[in-house]
Amino acid sequence: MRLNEAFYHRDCLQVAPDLVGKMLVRRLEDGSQIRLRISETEAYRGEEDTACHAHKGKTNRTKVLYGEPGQIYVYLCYGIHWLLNVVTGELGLPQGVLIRACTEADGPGKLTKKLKVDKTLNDTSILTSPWLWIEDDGKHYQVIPDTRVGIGYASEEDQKRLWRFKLGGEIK
DNA sequence: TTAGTGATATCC
DNA sequence: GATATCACTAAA
Repeated sequence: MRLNEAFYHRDCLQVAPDLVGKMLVRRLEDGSQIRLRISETEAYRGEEDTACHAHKGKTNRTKVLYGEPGQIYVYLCYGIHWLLNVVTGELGLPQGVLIRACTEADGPGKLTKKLKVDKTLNDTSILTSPWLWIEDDGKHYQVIPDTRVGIGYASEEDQKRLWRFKLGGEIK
């Protein structure tokens, strides 16, 4: 079942671990579908989080994060890789969850390459998009918290936060 | 370990 | 206008 507005309309620290183990579904223009189980996410939480893109305030790039929960935020990193995020929390609060990996692709850049995600999906809704959405298939998994990576520019205390979430074993 | 790559932010 | 930066990857 496709995740609804209420799922994303919560704090990113609740949404991020909940997304681990869910099915990311991508529909291509030729009609084929790709279904991948999410195995790693990271939470980025507001202007007070120095690792979050929005911590310096609203810009043309980060304005999507301030928008409605369920919006897709895609941006280019290091000139090569598209990174896929979903906006969470209250309208007006810059929060998001980075989809870092799935069981078939172990890196945020590899994931978007496999799914053919690019900026054409930026600022579209994962709730209503015919091209990309997330489903709950009813299975439950252990979630293992860890520190975020690749954010050396953030403050020391923000780097220590356990805001990365990895897939553990299935809970039956 | 390091080169590659280009949009964005920041500084003239 | 220019340049420094960056939530990464693949090759060596």
